[in-house]
Amino acid sequence: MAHVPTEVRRQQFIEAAIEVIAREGADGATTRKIAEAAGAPLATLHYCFQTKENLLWAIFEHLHQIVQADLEAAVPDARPAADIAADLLNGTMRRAASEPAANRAQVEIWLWAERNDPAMAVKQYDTYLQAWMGFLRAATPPLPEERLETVVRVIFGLIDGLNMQLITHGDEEMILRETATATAMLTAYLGD
Amino acid sequence: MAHVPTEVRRQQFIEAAIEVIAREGADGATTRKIAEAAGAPLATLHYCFQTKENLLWAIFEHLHQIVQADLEAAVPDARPAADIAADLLNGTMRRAASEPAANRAQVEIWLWAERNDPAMAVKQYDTYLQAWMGFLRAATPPLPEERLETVVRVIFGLIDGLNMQLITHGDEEMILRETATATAMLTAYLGD
Amino acid sequence: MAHVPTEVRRQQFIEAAIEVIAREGADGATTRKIAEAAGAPLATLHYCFQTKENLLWAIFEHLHQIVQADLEAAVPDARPAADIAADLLNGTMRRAASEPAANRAQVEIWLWAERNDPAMAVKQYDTYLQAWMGFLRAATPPLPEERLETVVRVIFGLIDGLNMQLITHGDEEMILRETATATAMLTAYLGD
Amino acid sequence: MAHVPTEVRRQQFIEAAIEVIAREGADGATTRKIAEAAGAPLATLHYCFQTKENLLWAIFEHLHQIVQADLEAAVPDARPAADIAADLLNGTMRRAASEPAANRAQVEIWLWAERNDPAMAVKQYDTYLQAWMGFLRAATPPLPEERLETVVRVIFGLIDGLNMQLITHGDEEMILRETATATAMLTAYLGD
DNA sequence: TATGAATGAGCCTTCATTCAT
DNA sequence: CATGAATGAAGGCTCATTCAT
Repeated sequence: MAHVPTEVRRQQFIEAAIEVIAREGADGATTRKIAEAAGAPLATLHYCFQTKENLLWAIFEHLHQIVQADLEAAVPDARPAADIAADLLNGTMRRAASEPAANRAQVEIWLWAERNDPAMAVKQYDTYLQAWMGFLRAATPPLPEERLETVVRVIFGLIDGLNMQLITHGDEEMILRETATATAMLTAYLGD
Repeated sequence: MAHVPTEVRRQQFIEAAIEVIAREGADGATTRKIAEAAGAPLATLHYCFQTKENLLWAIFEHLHQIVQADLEAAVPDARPAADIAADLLNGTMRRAASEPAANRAQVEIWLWAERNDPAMAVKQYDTYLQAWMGFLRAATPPLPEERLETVVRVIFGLIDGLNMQLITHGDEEMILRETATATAMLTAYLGD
Repeated sequence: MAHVPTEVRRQQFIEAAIEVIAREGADGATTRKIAEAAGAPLATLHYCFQTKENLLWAIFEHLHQIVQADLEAAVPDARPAADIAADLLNGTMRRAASEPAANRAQVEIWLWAERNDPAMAVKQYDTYLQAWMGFLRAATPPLPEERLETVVRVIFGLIDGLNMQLITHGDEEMILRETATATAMLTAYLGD
Repeated sequence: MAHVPTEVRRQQFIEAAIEVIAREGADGATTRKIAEAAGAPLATLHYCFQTKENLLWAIFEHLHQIVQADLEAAVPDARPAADIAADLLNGTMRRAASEPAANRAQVEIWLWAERNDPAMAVKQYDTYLQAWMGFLRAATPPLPEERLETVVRVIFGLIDGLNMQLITHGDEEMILRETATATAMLTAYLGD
């Protein structure tokens, strides 16, 4: 079979795994199903990741990096906090709505991670938290530092909650409508 | 063994299963582990529920009924929408924070149900939706009918999101603080 | 399938396993082969022993008990040490020669045990040692206490060595001839 | 990588394999573990030996040659049979005690060989047998020809048995003490 | 020649479920 | 009714070996 660098193979497996996990959950996603979805023999999957656990953490990391990359592309600038928050919320939800499999897998993996290594889950959560707090800190007029964390946490809550609904209904249009409502709420709260 | 009515047995299994599911997820909760947690022979579990799927749906139903009972106890009355919403949100989150296992199992079962019979999940979701819309409809001054659904959906989103954070951090105090922030947001949005 | 108490099933598996191990070694004796030799489904083997390791230790124990039972049946009495030693050596080798599978499995299991839990192997070895020392202690005229252990150890060495040859040649007649030579040697050494 | 002549490579693998086999048995010694112990890529092992079986036979041969070389260095001379036998026994056990890994691997490989090609095992056994019989034939006064074989076989038994104890206890001092006892036994038997 | 990449076969184990008493 | 015993199906993983470069 075509000789492919292991790193590339790994990406193929990760992609395939995300689809399977979205469909069957983290536990239901057997290595055999994932290998089949990737069009590769089972043994190749284990050649690349050794264990299923490794693969799942790699996916965890992968999904993390996608978000991370997006955030790094954004440039924090001096606007009202409400606008910044609205942008972040809308951007995130639009992406989620456009990639339902990744979105669903994200939640499944999250729960799996939380079950298998809670500390790791918290650590990653905090990475996001710090990043978003950084964005809001650039707001003009500035938000009082002591409110920053709670505000971000509630925005995260909003995102997670909207995600759960997206998972349940899979209705892109509806979710965007609710995102708008959530945005209005945020604006009402943060802004004048 | 002391004769125990089947219905009681079932409740014991359900209770035990909730704990195991909170710890191991819906797929990771094997019938053996559940039976052991219930202090009953494995065969008895199948004698009561026939299949694992039946048991899981029974739990789904059970958790549903708890919330349902709570709602039915409440009396919709003529107060500002913001107050009603705040009460519902706070009550729900307080209960969630006080029963972490049930809360966690709820999410796991939800995802499981969504995977195995999406229509059923949607149907139950809509039951909640209608109930909460009913509460808000009693508000004075009334909320325009066409905003009702979206508002409730966003509140649900808030709840789900806060729940996810409760699962991740398990920090009761923090979650109540964020619930307060979310409440403030709701109030700001629904008007003073 | 016929309902059989687990303890009986276990014995059947042990018996079957001994044959397979004699043929294929402890590592080469797969649970599938053993189950097949026992005429039982693979899952039943694991129902009875959980793990292959458990099964192997059970065999270890089983073979130990056979010898142990034999020894307990024997009655130490006041004869010359040379006679006692000769009897023990001959009895052991005769049994070994008459049950080649058990004999071979014994060696394989021994090496396996030694690899997986050396302390356990040593402990069992010492049980034998003490038992045989007890027999020789009854000799008349008595052997000096300080020679007892070494003599028994060398007899054990003789047995192990003859066993290895039995394994290699599988020639019962020859081994009995050599056992006679070994006996003569023992007699020459322990006294006239 | 520095170019290394294939013959040297092979020796490195053999050496590494002996260590791994001593630790894990012949079946437990996977080609991966051996390659790792040799500090070489897995594929290189198969490049040198094609199959694991080839490697094991090469080890079998290697261990054989070490003993063979030792024997050839010795010069049979006209001494009492008891002295010659004592020298052979002591020399062999001293070497065994000083190289526990090789000694242990020897036994493992022997059983493996015996399982995979009994005829080959017997053939090698007979090589040793003839060599040692040759030594004893030089004794003065001569041992009757018809006793030669059995005597050597019993000495071999003694060696194998002491080896097994060396494997179990790994106690060099004790084994040399028992070797002395065995020697005394031989001497008593072969006569002064 | 040397070696990362790839893999079919098979291993131990576990699962939900059913059977037999 | 209740439950030890039993099991087909499947799961994660490893192994010796081969391929492709």
